[in-house]
Amino acid sequence: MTSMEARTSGATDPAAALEAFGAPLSRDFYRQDAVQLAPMLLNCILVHETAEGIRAGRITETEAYTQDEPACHAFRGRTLRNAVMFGPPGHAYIYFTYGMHHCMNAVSGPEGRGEAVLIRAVEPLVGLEQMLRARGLPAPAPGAALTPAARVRLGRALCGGPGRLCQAFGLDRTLNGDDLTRRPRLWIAPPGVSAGFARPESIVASPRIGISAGTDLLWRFTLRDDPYTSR
DNA sequence: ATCTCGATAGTCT
DNA sequence: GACTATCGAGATC
Repeated sequence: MTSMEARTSGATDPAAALEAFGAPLSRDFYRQDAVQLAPMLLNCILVHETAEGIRAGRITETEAYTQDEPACHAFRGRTLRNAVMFGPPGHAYIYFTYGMHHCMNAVSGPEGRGEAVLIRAVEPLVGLEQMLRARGLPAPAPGAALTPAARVRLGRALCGGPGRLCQAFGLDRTLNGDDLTRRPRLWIAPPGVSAGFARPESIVASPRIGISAGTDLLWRFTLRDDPYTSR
């Protein structure tokens, strides 16, 4: 199986899926500022390894949050909830909100600074069956050919939004603080060879979603012409 | 396509 | 007691 096949077939064979991905991104990679890191994470691969199997997706939408501005949980200083944001970079900051949803961030910047990158959407690549079950969505009719448009609709229904992708990937507070630079369980691989890191001309910057302050900052990052966004 | 609204519980004032 | 880095359903255009 080629790396492309492993990434697009939705195969649940863990060994084949993992072989397709590079080693986890390094601690140094995460140490850069959130606003620089956020676009660098586009096209990278979010991976969750559990006993049930592998779930993976290509990151398509991110947002930067830093302690300098009030939309960030770290703005008012360190608390029990936001503590991992102030810890070393390269860890997962996963919090619970609206009484029913989780959001997943990658902690960035030097230790002691409260900042992180919110992962808002991915294109699901591996473990689609598990994701469907986790999201409580019906599986597409067996044997039905999945048109490109239908594939995108499915991908967005599964992982188009921070709450959706956490539910699809099975991410909750028990994974808060998990080291993203080590396997298992939750980690991020560099982009696949065909995609590569997003080139500057393909990156779109826009205001962050769902906040009331800091809407003047263009700290939401998506890929030009990529349909796998949250809205 | 775009809108409004309600759900629901943890966090902080 | 107010607010929330959201989502889905239902109404309306």
